[in-house]
Amino acid sequence: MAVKILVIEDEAAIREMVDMSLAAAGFEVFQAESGEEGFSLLNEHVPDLILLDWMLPGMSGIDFARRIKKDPLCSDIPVIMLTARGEEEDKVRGLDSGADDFVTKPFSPRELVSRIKAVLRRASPMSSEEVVEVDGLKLDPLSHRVTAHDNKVDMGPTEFRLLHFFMTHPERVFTRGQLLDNVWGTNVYVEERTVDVHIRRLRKAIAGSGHDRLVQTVRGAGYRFSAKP
Amino acid sequence: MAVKILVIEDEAAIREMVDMSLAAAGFEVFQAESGEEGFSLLNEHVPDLILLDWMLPGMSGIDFARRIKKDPLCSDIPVIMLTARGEEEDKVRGLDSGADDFVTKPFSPRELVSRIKAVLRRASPMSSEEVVEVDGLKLDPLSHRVTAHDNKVDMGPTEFRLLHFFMTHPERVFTRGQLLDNVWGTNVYVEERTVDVHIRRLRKAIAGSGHDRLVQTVRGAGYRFSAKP
DNA sequence: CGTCGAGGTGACAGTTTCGTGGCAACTGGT
DNA sequence: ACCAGTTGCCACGAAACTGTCACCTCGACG
Repeated sequence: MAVKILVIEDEAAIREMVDMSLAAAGFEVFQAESGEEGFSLLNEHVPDLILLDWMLPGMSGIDFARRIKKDPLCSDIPVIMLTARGEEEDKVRGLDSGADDFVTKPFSPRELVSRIKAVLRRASPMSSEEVVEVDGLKLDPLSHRVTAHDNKVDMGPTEFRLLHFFMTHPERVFTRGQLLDNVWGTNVYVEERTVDVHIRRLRKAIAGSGHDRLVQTVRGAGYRFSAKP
Repeated sequence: MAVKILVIEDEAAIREMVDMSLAAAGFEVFQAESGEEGFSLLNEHVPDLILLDWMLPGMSGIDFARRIKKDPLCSDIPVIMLTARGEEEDKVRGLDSGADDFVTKPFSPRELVSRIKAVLRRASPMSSEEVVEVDGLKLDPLSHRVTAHDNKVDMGPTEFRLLHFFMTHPERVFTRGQLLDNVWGTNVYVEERTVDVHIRRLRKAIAGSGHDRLVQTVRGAGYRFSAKP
């Protein structure tokens, strides 16, 4: 799942340089020369981040950022502004417009990539933080730990997410497809039988303390997490 | 390391004014417009103090404070409530909100800063000055020393800050990004893998006295400091 | 009892993640 | 200028994790 970045910059030289750097860093880049072109691209691909030049012909970067933030579909997309000079006033005005960070030209490819990563990791927080407990089996998302009557239980990341999903949705049958959507994520193609394998691994992980039987097979339908037999 | 303050306030004008004042006083400020945003910020930056508006869209300031105080990991963070002058003030003070202080709007920046410093002095032996000890490993922020069963432990400044952050927030997983934000600083752009290197150096430093195993790897998530295996 | 489909199980190879040593750049003191 | 300590980054290898497959077991049903 490649991270998509929309670059809006009118100078071809800079645009190419940025394109190269980001592509080399593993990002998927979409280029636009103007705000208008940026908007039409926005309709085709929703990017994970927008790199926006401060000075643009026609619609300025500020205008573009303001319009972005108004659109509920795009308002969560972080914006990094490219400015020519580190003018303090410009920065303040930019901040009001909703930009998440500023990079002043000239900049090194390394710095640009680094700051993009920094903005991206701030934009995506982690999931819920409530401790879940069923029948002595405790799962703590904050410490990312599972204990069975205070004994540590080891499992892989996928098993952890699977168990977390089960424990927050107990007593309910899920098909393999639903589990794939909720635990693996949409837009990923994985064989449904793979769910069986991870169910097996999860069962083995929590088996030690009589906590098997918690993950139940519903023949012909899917799986269920329940304390009742 | 700079004192971090989380400001939760929906009015942009007040938020900016507070931001300016606190930044001028040497604090590191994080802004949030709503309780929800505040919580997600809380996940990334653990602040030393929270400045909380009483009237918030959605989750009210009271709700937010209560939820904070319920979380054992955040319950030690002092909270200052911002209230409008008038009829609300008395009600708020009467409620069991868990706030450490109240500041009524309108207020002067000078007053706000001095109240913040007062609360920090009063409530912060936990946060930055007190000696922390876990399992015979003692860290003294004032004398900048770490001892393991009275034997001095040597490490670099970055390892010291990393260990201090870990010891004041044990039993919780932090992603590399969160560690970068909280130990290195928000406006620093460093590769996430660099965290691994300093984790290694920290482990090597405290390894001598059986105090490895304290810094634990959580595969796919980040690192955790815990006395439990 | 035999058949058949659904689910369980163990193994395996590709991929991802993490640990580790080394190195160049930088800093502050002499 | 030199030296010692620190820092960030890279490259390599080890270890863990993942998705699939082939094969086995189980249960329902005629």
